[in-house]
Amino acid sequence: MSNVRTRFAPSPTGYMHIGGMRTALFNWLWARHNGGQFILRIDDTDQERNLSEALGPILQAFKWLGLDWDEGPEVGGEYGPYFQSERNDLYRAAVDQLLTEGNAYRCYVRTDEIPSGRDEKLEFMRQRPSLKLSQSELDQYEAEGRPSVVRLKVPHDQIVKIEDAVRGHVEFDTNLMIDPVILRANGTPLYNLATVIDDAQMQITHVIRAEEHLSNTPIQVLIYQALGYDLPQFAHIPFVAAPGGKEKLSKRKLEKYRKSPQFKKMFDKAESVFPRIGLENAGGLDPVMVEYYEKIGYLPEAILNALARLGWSLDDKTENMSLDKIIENFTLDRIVKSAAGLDPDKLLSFQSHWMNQLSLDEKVERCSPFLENAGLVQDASVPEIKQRISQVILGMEDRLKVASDILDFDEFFVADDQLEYDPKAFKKRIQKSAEAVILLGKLKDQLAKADDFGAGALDKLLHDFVDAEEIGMGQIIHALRVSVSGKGTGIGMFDCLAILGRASCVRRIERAIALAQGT
RNA sequence: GGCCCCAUCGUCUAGUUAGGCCCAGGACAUCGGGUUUUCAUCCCGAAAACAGGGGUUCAAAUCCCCUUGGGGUCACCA
Repeated sequence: MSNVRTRFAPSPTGYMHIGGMRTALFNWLWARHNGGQFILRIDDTDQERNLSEALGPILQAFKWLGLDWDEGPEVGGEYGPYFQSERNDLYRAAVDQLLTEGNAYRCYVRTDEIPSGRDEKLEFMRQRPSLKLSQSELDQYEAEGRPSVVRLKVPHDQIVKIEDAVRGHVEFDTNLMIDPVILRANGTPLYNLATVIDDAQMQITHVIRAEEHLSNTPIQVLIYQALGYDLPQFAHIPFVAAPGGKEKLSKRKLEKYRKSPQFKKMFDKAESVFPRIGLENAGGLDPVMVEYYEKIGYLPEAILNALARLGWSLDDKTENMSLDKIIENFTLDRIVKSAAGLDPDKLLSFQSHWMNQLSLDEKVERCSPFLENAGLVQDASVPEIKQRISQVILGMEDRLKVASDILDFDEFFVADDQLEYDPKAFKKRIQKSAEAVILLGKLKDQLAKADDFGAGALDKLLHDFVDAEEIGMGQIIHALRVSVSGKGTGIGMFDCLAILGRASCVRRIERAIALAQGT
């Protein structure tokens, strides 16, 4: 394949859609696989909003995931400009060409003149009333400044055939098509025109986009042909569906997703994490946005891996793949045809895999900002604090999946007298058992005078204690865990004690006993 | 509704282009057992699918037709 050029053309909406990201990724992968170029072009034809504000998060998503672009905003390129709003001359020139060559015409029909029924509308528009206007009528319209749009003259009795890289052969009957508007009355181009001009002028070889674009592809093909351009290779990939369904993942259905069992845990996570790191209202973030995953502590490797596996596979068994491995193996013919639902569980499992590939220092680096933003540590770079974070992460082992999971282990970062006890665990393990309180008291005394407070020594101390008291480990360890950590579950008991240190353990046990006795 | 697309375990998928190697393989989730005298892991195991009906063929998940189901799209949006 010689010099492959692909592109992704987002419109600046203020956020990057996770499904759009997958489409962008496929384009990027195909370009990289072939040593070609990936172009970012901004479809900003309706310039309502503040562009930099609306574009920022989109570029940020690409940067976060490490998907670089060879041409586009910030980097320029020889086929620019890369903002559609700056390319009007190109569109006008193309429209003029279509007009003079008779492949398009000015249409003066007002929208209120078009019949409403589908068949009636098609029949009416196929007559092309504006082409039947006499010269004097035309002159009159011009004179009175009657608004007009430019429509593409769709040839009748023709079958438009498309050879799609993932769909195969698809055809459309032009007799069912209404001449599409390509230039608005205000002189700005419509998507179908702009995208063709841009793709052709930018020498795009492969148009890889979501399948919802399949139905306006025939219009584009007709424009390509009318303008004498070569057709690019089309590849209509399935869209990303909402978890547990086949419906296109959409920002408009957020409320529905909130109630979906598959989706719920992602919203729950947002609710538990975002407020703690100072993002009010979850920072306006939701799982449809790429930014959600960044802010909650997912790894780019995991998102990329999950997105790549959504609608594409290497073979019958490979699941975990680095970006390099994906680039090496990515081909269009292995793209799946049907829509695939985003699976939060599977995503989390990819995340877990990639988190485990990180060194301890890297994990510390990922988790520290969460502790700082939650106010649990002042400055994570202070050696003693960094040391403690490292120890906790080490103790967390596979419990650390998403970087923000560190917040679930805040017992290692709060002052002893600030430790909150989970009421349920406290009641079950300590309050309800008079024996537990007595045992805790005895154990505390032993801990207070232990020579060695390392995990290994504590392990032995506990076992000796249990033997001496002639009880089972289960009779003390749960009470101990709750009293020092406030929780019923957590990292390994001995690591937990060792990390907290003798003074904290003793104080916390004393406090728990006092609380249990109601003093 | 018209047009178009899609259809393998609950989910993501392999297998479909070149029919037999598939009474269908992997992963996630689920369930059971073992390890861990705590928690999480880990290990082992189980359950779980070719939407239905017709063809073609010695042979069909794979090819053809029909039905059903799901989805997308029908703008002077992109």
